[in-house]
Amino acid sequence: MENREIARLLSETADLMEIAGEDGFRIRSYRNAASVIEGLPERVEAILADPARKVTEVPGIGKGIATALEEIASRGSFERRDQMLEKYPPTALELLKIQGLGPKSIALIIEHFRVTTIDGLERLCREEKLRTLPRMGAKLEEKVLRSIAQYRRGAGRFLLSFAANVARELGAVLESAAGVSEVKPAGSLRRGKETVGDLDLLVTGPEPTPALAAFTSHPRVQEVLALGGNKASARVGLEGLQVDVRTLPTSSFGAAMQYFTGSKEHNVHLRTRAVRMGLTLNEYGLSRASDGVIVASETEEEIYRTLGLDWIAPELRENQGEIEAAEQGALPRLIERRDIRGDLHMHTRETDGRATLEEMALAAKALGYEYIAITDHSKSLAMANGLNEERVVNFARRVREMDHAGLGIRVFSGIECDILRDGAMDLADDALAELDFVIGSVHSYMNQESAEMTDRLLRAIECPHLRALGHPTGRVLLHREGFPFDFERVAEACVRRGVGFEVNGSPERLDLGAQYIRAARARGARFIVSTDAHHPRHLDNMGYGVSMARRGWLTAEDVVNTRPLAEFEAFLGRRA
DNA sequence: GCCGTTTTCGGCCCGACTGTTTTCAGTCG
Repeated sequence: MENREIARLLSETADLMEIAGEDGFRIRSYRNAASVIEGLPERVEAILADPARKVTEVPGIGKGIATALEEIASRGSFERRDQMLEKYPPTALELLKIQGLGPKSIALIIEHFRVTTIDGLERLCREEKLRTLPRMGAKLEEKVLRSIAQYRRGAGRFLLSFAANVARELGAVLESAAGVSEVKPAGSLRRGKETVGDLDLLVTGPEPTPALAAFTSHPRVQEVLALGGNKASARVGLEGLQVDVRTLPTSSFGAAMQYFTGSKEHNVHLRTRAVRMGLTLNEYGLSRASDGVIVASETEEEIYRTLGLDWIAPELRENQGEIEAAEQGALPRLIERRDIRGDLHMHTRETDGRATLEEMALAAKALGYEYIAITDHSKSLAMANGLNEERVVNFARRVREMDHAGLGIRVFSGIECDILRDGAMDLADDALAELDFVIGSVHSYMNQESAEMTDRLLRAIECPHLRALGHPTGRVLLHREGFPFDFERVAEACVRRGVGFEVNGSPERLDLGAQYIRAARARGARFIVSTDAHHPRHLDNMGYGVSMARRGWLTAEDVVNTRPLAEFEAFLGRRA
């Protein structure tokens, strides 16, 4: 079983335990273990199978969870989960997704009405029965009905790029309010997470409170969820993205940025550390437990420093080893947007892009790049008018001519060549040999079994012209899971053959994801970060790719397209 | 259930807002 699946079993069990009213600290242990396992660069089953290893060496996993993991490995479930499922059906988990209802209320509803489904809950609200329970009233019924509608719209999460745009728009509104000096996004947007559940905006200034009303009365606001003296929440736009705005004094802005950037797991770990040091940490600052005197609050750096840690980049704050690394001064020097010297994946009008070769090259030059590769599609993508062998030869010649015309940016001829169903490349070897840079991508038969897909990729990696695997898992965020394959074997083959993994910066892909990047890096893989642009303005998506690379702990050294032109050419010339 | 340079027992992160209350529990982040 994959780590993600194991993590899901643990975390669902924690949810059910919460409904059952079990000890909160025990529940937290299960949640923590789930999060640790999800972020583990190697498979839990591999650790369990190795007699020289102990799964309890993983921080957050003790004897109890180790027993559960062994049970999961042998039979796919574990005792406490089975007990919980005897008590509550799995549909009860869905009820936790309804905003306004927590575990206590859900337990009460199940106990009183034997209702365990969303449909049943909706009926209770419509028939005005929810209000017969203690501490529940008409307003809650209305709120639950709205939440159910929101849930059914499937509007749970949003693309990072979407949230970034809303943040820009509302940030400008807040910033123009009197008494406001600064507005900054925090939360998962600041961490660069590929999808975000809600948007957190922090506001500071001499008199920031009136900005909250300016926000909730903005025409884009559909529904005000809360409005107080320090915070306001609302659903924004037809999509219903929840936006939380917090106001804070300038003196505690650093503490607030730290606090609201999260992740929750990172903060819990940090606050536990603070308590051990006789300190307490909240959104207003780090203070001494003994007398409440604030010892750090203005900047994040001083808060981390006072806790004995190097400053941790937001992209790493997932409680996946970054705090330990910061303690030992062992955090990686993460890649930055300005390290990128070229974009290696883009399309033009030759296939399904919107601009010409020259337009793409000039747009890339305007971004300050030293070089690019134009990588249009290959022939099996007929819908995109993919290039056949004959057109490839002609295309390579045209790129060479253009390159010699003195554009002021080096342009390499490339291709995003389809990896066919059986792992063969879509173009003949001698055509691929004409090109400077070959990316291989899967665009078809993505429902193959894991073993079949693994063989397919392994065969493609043996192609002597292949330089990188494009969008390696094929995921489309919020739309399609990545296809299954044995990632470790593929990563090992890529390392052996000198084939890089793409970190695709297209906002709807962001593929590879952080966990795979870390797993591949641990095996010594190289990477390219590129945009897959189909229009000159898509070249701006590089920042999203870099965020994802940072979430995967990559340094500039790990990424081929940070190399100066001469070194990059050496990489192209190399044959594994 | 996990963890330990004060601890193998006894801790375990913190604050704002809402609704239904008649002083606060539940939810959320």
